[in-house]
Parts: sequence; C-alpha cells; structure tokens
Amino acid sequence: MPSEKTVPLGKMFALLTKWYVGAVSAKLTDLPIERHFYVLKVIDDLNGSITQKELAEMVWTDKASMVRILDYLTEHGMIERIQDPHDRRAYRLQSTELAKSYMPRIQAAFLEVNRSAMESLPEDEVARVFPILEKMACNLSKLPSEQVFLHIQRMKELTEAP
Amino acid sequence: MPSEKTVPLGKMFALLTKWYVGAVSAKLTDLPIERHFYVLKVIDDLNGSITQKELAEMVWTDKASMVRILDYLTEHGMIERIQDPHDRRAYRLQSTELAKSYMPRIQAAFLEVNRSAMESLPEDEVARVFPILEKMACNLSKLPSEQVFLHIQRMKELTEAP
DNA sequence: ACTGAATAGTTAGCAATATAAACTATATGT
DNA sequence: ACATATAGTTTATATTGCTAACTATTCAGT
Repeated sequence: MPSEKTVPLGKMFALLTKWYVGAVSAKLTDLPIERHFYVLKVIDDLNGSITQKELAEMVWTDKASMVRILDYLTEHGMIERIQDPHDRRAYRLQSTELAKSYMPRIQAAFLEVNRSAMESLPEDEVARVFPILEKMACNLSKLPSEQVFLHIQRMKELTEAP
Repeated sequence: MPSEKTVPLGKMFALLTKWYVGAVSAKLTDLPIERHFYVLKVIDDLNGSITQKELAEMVWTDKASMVRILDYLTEHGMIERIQDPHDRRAYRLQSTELAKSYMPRIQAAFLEVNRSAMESLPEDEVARVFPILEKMACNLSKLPSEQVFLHIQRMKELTEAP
C-alpha cells in the first residue's frame, strides 16, 4: 500500500522556531537576560506607550504568560511598569536605560539571524519569503483549531518589513 | 534614531507551528489520541523496522522525551514495543491494528492542512515553499546555538515530497 | 450618584515539553 | 574477562500555554 508521503510541514516549522530562537540567544549570551528579547524590543520600540494588554496582543500571548515575562524583564532591570495616570488599572511599559544600551545588540542579533536564515536563497525568493509565511499563517489561523481563537487582524503588525 | 524594523521571523515560525498542530488535532478529535500523530505516522510508515533511538533522531527529539511520547502512544493502544531479538537492549516499534485503521485519516489530516496552509498561493510558489523552508532550516541549524547540536544530514528524511 | 458589568492586571494550578543526569541492562572490542 | 559504549528508563528541574479565580478600577445605564 503505497502511502503518499506527507511533508512534515509542522515539524519543519517547529525546528525553524527552535533554531531561530537558539541562534538569537547564542548571539546575546553576555546580556543579563537570556529570553524574551523580542518582547523587550517591542516595548522599547513603543517606549512608554503600550500597556500589558496591548503588548500581549501584539506578541500573541495571553495576559497571564505576559505577566510572567514582564516579571522576568523587570527583575533583570530591563523594563519598568509605570502606572497610567488616566487609567489606574493599566500600566505603561518602559525599557530602562540599561535595556536601551543593549537594544542595538538585540536589533542586530535579529537582523543577523534573519539574514543567515535566508542566506543563499535567490534574491527574488528572499523578497517573497515573508509574504508567503504571512499568507500561510493567515490560512492556518483561520482553520478550525482546538485552541486558536485569536484575531488575525493583528498580523500586519508582525509583518512590517524594513 | 530610526531603528530598522526587524521582521519577527521567529515569532512567525512559532505561530505557524502552533496553528499547524492545532489544525491537525482539530481534524482528529474523535481519535483515541490527541497528540503525537506525526510520530505515530513515522512508526507506521517504517512498521517494525525502527528503534526508539532511530525514531528520536528522525523526529529531532531527545530519547527521554521519546520515551514519554511512546508511553503515551502505547497506553492508548496505538503502538507496541517489540524487543529486538538480535539486540535485547533495543525495541522495534510497531503500530497496532487500531492505529493502522486510523492512518488514512491521519494521513489525510496532514495533507489537508498542508493544502490549506498553501491555499491561494500562486502555483509556482507552492512548489518553492518547502525547498525554501528546508534551506532556511538548514541555514539556521548551522548557526551557533545554545542547544542545537544535531546532525543536519537527517534533514532529507523530513523533506521527501510526494 | 448608584449599581452592575466590563476591563487591566495578578495569582495559582495544571499539563505538556525540553533538557540533563544518573541509572539498568545488554552488547562490543580487546 | 573486562572496560567501554549503547538502548532505553527514570528522576528532577525549568519553561510554557492555558484556565480560573481574584483585586482594583472604570464605564454605562438608570
């Protein structure tokens, strides 16, 4: 019974995730933190103008996990929670001077790993990679799923290219 | 200071992984298992001729995690560990009749999700998606990483298209 | 203004996963 | 036969995703 070979697309995505994150971390081992660089970058980019809830939506995690991540970043002196004077339930997130001093390194790490990932791909394919991935993510997020109910309109914020 | 916008490629991979796996599971909610369909498929494809160690390499996990996955599949009646008569340390893995009865469904689920993921991509891009992802995985796996030391030559086994 | 509903954030608990180290049993090479 | 390597298991630890309950605050309708 010749079974049609299935491309293990899911496993491929999982490996890409693991190796991407591993490669970024490896470039930043001398920093005081070893995780959540991307969350820190978003906070720094939008310095002072983002709340925990907005951040959680932007990086596609739930608010409970977000609390843990922000506790981690706070404990390591990378961010501060500033209470919003107009809504005392909310906190505006700011990166510290320490964090700012590392941002060029962090920014560079992401760019370098992105470039390495696409190394030796033909020029025209490099340009298409992200739109293709975005389209696939959009397609998959619309399928019935056990757990996925997030709002897809946020996707564009993840996809702004340089 | 105009910071160059970084494409969050790692986050995109993570979302793709989550949604892919979620979509596959959603198609198979009536089966006795709710995880590890891909591992089961590999076992079934190579029925009786693969050991735990070989399987762990093929699906890129460590042997301790593999034990847990195989315990799960065994407890749910999907596989059996058959002691290798030529090497009594090793076990050859077999899918049960029950598992075999589900394999067409599982196979179909993977294919359908693959097709959905690539839906509305131009024909020529569909053909390129997997080679591109493969190239990126290959690139990333060669970068220095905190944890990744696996052997890349296994990659081809993950990538055989129909 | 008062009250009930909604919201931002926190806390705690559970399940799954990845990793490492120590361990058992068996095989291999000299 | 003995030292070493290997297949698989067990144990422990850390992180993550998700859920539910909780506090404090704001908002909307009366």
